[in-house]
Amino acid sequence: MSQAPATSLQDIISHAKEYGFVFPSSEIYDGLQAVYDYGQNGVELKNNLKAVWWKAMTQLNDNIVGIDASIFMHPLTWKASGHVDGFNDPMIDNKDSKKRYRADQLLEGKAEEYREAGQPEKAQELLNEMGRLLGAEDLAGVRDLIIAEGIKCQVSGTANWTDVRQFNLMFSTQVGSVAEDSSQIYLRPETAQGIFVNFLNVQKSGRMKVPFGIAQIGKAFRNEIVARQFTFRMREFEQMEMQFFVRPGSEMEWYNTWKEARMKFHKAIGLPAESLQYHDHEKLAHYANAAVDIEYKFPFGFREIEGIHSRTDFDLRNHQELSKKKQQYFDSEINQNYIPYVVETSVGADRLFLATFCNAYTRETVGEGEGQKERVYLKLHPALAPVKAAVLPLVKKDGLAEKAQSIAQSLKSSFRTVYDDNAAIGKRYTRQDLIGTPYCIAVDYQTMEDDTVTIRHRDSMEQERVHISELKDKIGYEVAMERILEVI
RNA sequence: GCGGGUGUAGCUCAGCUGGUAGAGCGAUAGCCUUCCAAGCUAUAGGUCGCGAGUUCGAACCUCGUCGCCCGCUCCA
Repeated sequence: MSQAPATSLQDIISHAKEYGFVFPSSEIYDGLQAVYDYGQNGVELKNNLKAVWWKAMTQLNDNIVGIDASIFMHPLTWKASGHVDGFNDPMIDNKDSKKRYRADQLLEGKAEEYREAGQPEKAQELLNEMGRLLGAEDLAGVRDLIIAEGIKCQVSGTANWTDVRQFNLMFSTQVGSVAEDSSQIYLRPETAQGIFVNFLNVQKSGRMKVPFGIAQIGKAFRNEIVARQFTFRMREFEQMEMQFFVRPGSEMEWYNTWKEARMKFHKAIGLPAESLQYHDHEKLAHYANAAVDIEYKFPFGFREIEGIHSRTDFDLRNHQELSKKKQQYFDSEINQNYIPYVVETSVGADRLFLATFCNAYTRETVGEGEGQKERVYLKLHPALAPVKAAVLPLVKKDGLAEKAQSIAQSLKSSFRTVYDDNAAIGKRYTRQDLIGTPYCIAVDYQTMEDDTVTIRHRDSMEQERVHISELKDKIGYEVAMERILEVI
């Protein structure tokens, strides 16, 4: 057995499409950029990943509960979170160098020059004018101002600028069926805010005591400037987030605890240690005082699959300010009221799916000499595989098919089982390998005599003979979610 | 958004200096078969990404457009 050439992202994309895991969205209309659909096998794998995450959070931890908040939220939510102001950037391109700049940063740079040149009044005047134009959303005015100030591109040295365009990372839509009565709202760019606005509801109705966590799985939407690398960066994506509310001052302790715990999770679902790494953030987001990514080694390099952030009390404090509703918790242990600090774990469901899929994709050269050939299979953890077992009659005749069908029927209520009698058995084994089915049950002539079958293991291709009555327990044990949860 | 590359069957690709489409694999049905994509027979599947233009004639040339890939820009 030797290792075949390195897997490219193209191999992954082709395999995902061919075997029903991921399809380009609206493909018959040439697709829609950065949007993908999960197919019949992909949805099973993704659901399994979501289920194991959900259980790892809400079942393994007494102090973590889940919610499912809406995608639509009150517009002030995004004011409080900083998304409205912080991610509404005016961009401008230089036509000669093709470099893109943030228009506000160009003007701020110019103001800085004035200040250094001993003209602070002029600097302030410029900043005021910029603020006025941006506030009025007068983008043409911003461009005029840049040209009037003689600002040039550092690369090309020219002032050959495009129009100023607004890049809002949030998608907006209208609520209200009648246009004149409608108001603009956003599709949430992160699920976290649904948790923050429900902090007190959950705390009070669940009699939760700090420290405690709220978990949520849900879709989020971002109008990314560029979207690439398959399902790694999509405009519509799914997050699995848990916000952990802690006593101020204890956040770093919890931050480190979750940093460890989350890495353990990724290893438990089968991602190898050598393909995972931490990446500490140098530049912290506006709300965080510590941040680390867990990165997975994709075919295109180490990239973030999960972020762990110490968010301080930024979000709750801002919600308290805008909503005028106290977001405080009374800690009876220390007899104090405070706004809890938050440690966030946020993993992309689609990224975890892609990491799992890339990791499972295995190409091996098997056999010797003339019999040598390439074998492709998905080495998925049995608990994650879309199909747990396939029941295959060796041949279709002599009652083997009927026998196999009744075995498949008897297993269906325990785990996802398929029956296949099409073509030669070798081909059927391969078909199951390609979608990662861990166990194939073959019904042969001996089965007709003594009710035993063979279980063929996907990774080793080895077979063992067991009695039909043992199948449910034996395979059921291996494919149970518990096999992952117990090692987290 | 810019630059470069690219688009032919489900997948991988061929298709000459323009003459109205092919292969392998896969799929489906049947035959055959006592265990790893076996064999045989048959079948289905493509307005060559889309739209214009040039031409007697365009998968091929020109322009536009859309998607994808690589790089840059952005990324809470």
